[in-house]
Amino acid sequence: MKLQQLKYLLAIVDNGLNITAAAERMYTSQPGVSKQLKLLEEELGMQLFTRKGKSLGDITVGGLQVIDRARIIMREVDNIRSLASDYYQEAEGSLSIATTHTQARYVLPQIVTEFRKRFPKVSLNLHQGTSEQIADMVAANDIDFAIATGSNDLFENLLLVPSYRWDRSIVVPKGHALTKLDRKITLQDLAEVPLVTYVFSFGGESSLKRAFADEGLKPDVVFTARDADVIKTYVRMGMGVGIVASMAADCADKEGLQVIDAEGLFPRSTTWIGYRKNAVLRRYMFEFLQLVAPHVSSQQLDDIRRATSQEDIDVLFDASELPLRGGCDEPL
Amino acid sequence: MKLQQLKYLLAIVDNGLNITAAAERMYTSQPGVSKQLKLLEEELGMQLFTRKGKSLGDITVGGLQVIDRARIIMREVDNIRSLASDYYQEAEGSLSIATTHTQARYVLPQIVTEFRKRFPKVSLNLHQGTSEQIADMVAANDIDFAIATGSNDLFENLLLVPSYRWDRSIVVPKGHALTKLDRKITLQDLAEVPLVTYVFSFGGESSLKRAFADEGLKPDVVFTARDADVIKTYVRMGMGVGIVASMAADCADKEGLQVIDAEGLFPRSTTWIGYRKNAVLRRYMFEFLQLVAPHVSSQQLDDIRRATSQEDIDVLFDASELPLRGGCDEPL
DNA sequence: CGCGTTTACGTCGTTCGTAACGATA
DNA sequence: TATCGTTACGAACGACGTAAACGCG
Repeated sequence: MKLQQLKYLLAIVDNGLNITAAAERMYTSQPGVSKQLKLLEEELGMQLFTRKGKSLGDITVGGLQVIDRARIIMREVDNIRSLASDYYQEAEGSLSIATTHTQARYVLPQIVTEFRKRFPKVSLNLHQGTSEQIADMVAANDIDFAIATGSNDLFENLLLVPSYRWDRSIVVPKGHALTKLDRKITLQDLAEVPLVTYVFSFGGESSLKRAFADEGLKPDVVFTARDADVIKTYVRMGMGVGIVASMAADCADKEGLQVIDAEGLFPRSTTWIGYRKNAVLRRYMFEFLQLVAPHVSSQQLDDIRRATSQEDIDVLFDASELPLRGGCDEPL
Repeated sequence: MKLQQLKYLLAIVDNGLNITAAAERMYTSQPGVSKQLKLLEEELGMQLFTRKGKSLGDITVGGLQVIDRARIIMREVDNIRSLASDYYQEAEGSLSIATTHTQARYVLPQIVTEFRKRFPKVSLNLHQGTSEQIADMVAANDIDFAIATGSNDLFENLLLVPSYRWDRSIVVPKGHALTKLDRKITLQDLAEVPLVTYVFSFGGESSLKRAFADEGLKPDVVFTARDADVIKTYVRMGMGVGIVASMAADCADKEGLQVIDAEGLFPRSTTWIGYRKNAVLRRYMFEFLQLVAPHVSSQQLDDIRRATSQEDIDVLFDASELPLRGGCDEPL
């Protein structure tokens, strides 16, 4: 058994059981991959795939188990490489982050700036998507960190470090009637106007709907979008009243909009940063994590380093002590 | 990075950082091992060992981490081989068991007989020792199953399946005064005679001392031995009253000894069978496990197969439902 | 006939073992 | 000088790529 055989095996699986595609992905010849697969099957004395004529048909039952093990092995090989790189090239490497628009646009810029100052030689890759897409990217294995809000159940193969909490804010065109209230705004007020807000993804934003439902109200959501910039644009056009993350809202006054504080109206959201279980993080990755979650003490960072299950991490943090993010472009 | 390099690396570590010894163990030449180590260090760009002149001095900090990962990798490689063997040679292989004298002498014979009937081509290796020695053997990695009583904390890297419970019995020469009591024997009775019993190992047998202490009594232990046969021999010589596992005691009448039931006098002991976490068990191994722990249903066996932590197993069994072993050579 | 896999074969790089050398206590 | 690790070198092996054959739709 050779590491390369296992690598080829996984490449075949990850390319839809197409040996040709796998070979291309591995920058090698197709017969080579074919042969190594054959040798592996011969050595193990078992079929890993069923054959349809000459093509691969399906993964066999035993094949599935072998593939699982092979993944563990290749993961640990990567880990060894990571470890080693940390010793001779502390400050070089790459960092891939998958996150949502709100984080990418309103939170990460300052963090990335600071990070680049410290690690100018680390190349950064930012991948943007919905929670579901982020989960897919994580599964596809080339992501170091995922940063998202809620929807914890989509990310069971990650360890999630809670990073900060945020409230929603209400955004209206300048001079809107809601800005003239002489009292704090209520859900009832909001239920009476057309709303513009985020699309409802699985885990996360339905908390907004529930907040209304809990008071027996039905919001009139006339438009949803995936990103705050789009929402604000439509609010500016007079399509309705916007509800967005506070981080995104506080820049609004520069754009002909006015922000109304909505603290307390909706449940607070918690944004976390997650990384794959069993992954060895490079030193610069830990520093990045600490930039995203600055409340983490060095002691806690050590504990995180040793954590193997979500519980290990959960006991370290008290939700009420997480920093609260508001303001756009405003450093914590 | 090659699997063989990792294998050599572990061999070097497991042979006291002696490359020559490692090479012998791997049935290869010494320069080959030396060279592969060098290549590995070069590829990783880090020293795995410090050098004292030309000899290896110590493992470096980074080396330790690499070694840990390498162990995981080699373990999974073994697992893949195990899986594969199960597919084409279901009933061939080997099975190494580490256990104590009592199990080896009084419990395993019937189990092994039955097992050999079903798997005549599986070669069996029985390793005998104290709990501590068994723990060492498990750590040294060539053991499939450990079977022992108590001392769970010595075996944190194993998953333990509780198998059966047993009481202690009192063994005396035929006609001894204690056999003439017209009431049930008490700890008080035993505190007044010289006792012969097992050596007190860490976890296990001190429960005997505590049973006396709980009633404010101090037993007069005049002789201890590690195995019941020795104890019975000395009892036969009149050295004192024996306290042994019931499994060992019930054969005693064939040997000029008499057995007194001691149920309730001492706390019940639970014997478990354990295997390494993350190890893939061959089919015949599961059957062996089921012979040792016959109360395990096929449903529970499936759950055990999927278990990754001790808790997963603990929830499956209620201590009070475990079979109770008495009698020597008596099938369950 | 196109797509994808396997077979065949020549080339090249790697590993292995033997032998010689170097360093340490 | 005995022990242990490294260097050197030739032989054997194994992986790779090209070219060609094979099977299926």
